[in-house]
Amino acid sequence: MEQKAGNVTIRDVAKACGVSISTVSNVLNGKSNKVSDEIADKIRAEVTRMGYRPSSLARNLRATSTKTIGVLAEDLIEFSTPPIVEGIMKSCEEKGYNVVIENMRLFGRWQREWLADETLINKTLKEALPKMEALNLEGLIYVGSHEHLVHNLFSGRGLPIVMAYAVAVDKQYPTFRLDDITGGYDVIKYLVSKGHRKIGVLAGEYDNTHTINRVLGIQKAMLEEKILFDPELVIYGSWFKNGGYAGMKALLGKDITAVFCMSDLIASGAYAALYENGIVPGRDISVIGYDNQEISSGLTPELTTMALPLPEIGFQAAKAIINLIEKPGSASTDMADARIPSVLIERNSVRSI
Amino acid sequence: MEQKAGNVTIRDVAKACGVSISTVSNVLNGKSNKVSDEIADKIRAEVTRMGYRPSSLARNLRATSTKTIGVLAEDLIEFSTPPIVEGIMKSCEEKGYNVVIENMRLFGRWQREWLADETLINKTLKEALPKMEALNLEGLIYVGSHEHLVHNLFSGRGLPIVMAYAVAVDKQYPTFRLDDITGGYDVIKYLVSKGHRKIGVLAGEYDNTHTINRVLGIQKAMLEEKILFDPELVIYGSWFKNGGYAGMKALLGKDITAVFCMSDLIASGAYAALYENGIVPGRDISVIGYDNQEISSGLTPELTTMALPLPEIGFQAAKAIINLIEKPGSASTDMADARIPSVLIERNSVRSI
DNA sequence: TTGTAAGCGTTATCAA
DNA sequence: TTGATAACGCTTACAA
Repeated sequence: MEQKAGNVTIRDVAKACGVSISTVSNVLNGKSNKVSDEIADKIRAEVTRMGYRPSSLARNLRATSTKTIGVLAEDLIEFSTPPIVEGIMKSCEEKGYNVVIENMRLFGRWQREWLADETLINKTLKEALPKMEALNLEGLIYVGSHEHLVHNLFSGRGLPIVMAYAVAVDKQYPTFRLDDITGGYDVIKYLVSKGHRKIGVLAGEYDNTHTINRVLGIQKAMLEEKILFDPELVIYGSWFKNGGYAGMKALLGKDITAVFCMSDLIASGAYAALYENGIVPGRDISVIGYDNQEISSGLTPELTTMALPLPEIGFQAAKAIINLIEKPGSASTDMADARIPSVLIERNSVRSI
Repeated sequence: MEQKAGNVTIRDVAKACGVSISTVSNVLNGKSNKVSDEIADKIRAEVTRMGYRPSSLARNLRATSTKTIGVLAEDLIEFSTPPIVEGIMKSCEEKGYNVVIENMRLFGRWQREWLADETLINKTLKEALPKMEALNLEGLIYVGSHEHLVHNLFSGRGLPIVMAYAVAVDKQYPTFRLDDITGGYDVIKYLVSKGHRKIGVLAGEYDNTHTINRVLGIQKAMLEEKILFDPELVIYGSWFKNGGYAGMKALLGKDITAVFCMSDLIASGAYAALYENGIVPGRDISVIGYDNQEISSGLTPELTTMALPLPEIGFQAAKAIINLIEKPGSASTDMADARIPSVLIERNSVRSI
């Protein structure tokens, strides 16, 4: 295994084969129809023997097509992000695209402060976007940490952009996000199918898009089922355990038979409040969650919940950006705003009555 | 805001200022002592006005120092990985280093199969490592998804490597990982301080490094406390809920007052088994977990557990690689095998007796 | 079918 | 203090 110290370059391979570097380049780029089989084979053999690998730096600097797409993530640490990235990478691998990940660390830098203060995300974006543009990408997927409006996301270089989980203002770009309306709808339909008609709701923050849309879905389903929508039965709060705990307490004594918690964390708080009052979830009252985070199967009884289609969002977003890259003409038809439904995971926290 | 379509290059800036590109380059690279203040200011003004940003591709291709370190992650989807990456990026940002992330998707590609079949990880590594080397990195941090031995991790180009969470064979590289011995030790000491002396253990897989080391710590603490170590009281199983459930059932009737679960997931299974038998955790029996995953605060009662020092592992690994880069001489002193302790998070699942 | 040579956008050396 | 100019490792016309 002789191997030059440092990097073996295309020049070394050419020399070893006694050919010019363009010939090597042609073989490596699949243009071997321009090269005799004999030489092509020799070059390929030498490439593996010498352990040569093209410098992506040099290649991307020069080439017209870099076959590279960028993932700009608001924060990798948010539980929803890695599964989306997984879906993106899977799709890109299938299509022979390279992925580079940029992590803006919005939570890491400013905890939850950036959610309220838009200057923070703008500042970061103004750094991160040109940084990615300098990579000669062919397309960019923006991965939000939750559904919200993103401003100032604009490529001076005309880089195609696709949104995953979040939305750009004016919907300038194809968007792939949760179908929260159907999500809320499906939950109620399911609960009704189990005989429940007096249903409480432990929602997230009242002005949050996920909350608003799920409530819409709830109302739609209740209308269909001829159930009167009672605003007193929906409690808005936080997405976290404390919200569920406080909310469930507020719902106690309201004579509901089931409660729809808009996150698994909320459900965990609801469980706590219930147990504290000697009410056993899944037996005395039915509980359904949302997200299918690990916690849902960890609770006792295991929580029936809605699984977020995160990898699917990533997968479809990647397909869209690749389509945009390869057939730029189809841009208009691709100006999709795809809503991807969550799927029900039945466990043991809902019983028939 | 006049802005050239496409990329504005250093040449454009030079032209706009009526100077040569070398002068612009010098100003941009902090060598402004070689340039008159007047011109330097003008250049800086023009740079921001034109929205110029150096191409990292071209820069890294040419420059001797790229100020870039690579993160090679086994899988971003493993819960421990993003916090480690967060720690790395925080440290790198402070020191002015750039981070590029490569995700090998070991779980994404092969689920848990790669844990048993070493050829899979080797195959991936042989792809991913040269890919990263082609980026002209100055150093690499390998981020494992759990503690295990990594073979065939070797840079032909002499790239400095540091290990986070996992270990290279022969400990060729500085390593930053959990201090599991102290972890097991601390748990027992804590339980004893609460009056417990008959303690069960729900361990992970019996041949897993984390398991082995934590058991070592347990034994050390018990010895100190003059508690006889009873092997029958430690049940090996899986790291997941099912392991905890089965294990807890096996421990029932053994008259223990506390149980140490080696993961929060195991604890969730233990909770399930306990509730099923009318035993209330935190009241009738004390339970302590490990990992401080989100689930731990979601359980009822909230689980006392050990928080994994994940960001700290990343932070220290980054400091080490930067040190290795900037003072290559100190390599030998830096051949650390750092064990970073977990920290106890007291909640409501352990009571004094 | 193969080779020559001109870039890509930088940094670095050396002369002016 | 500034500016030519030669790399860096590759792709891609175009010529041979």
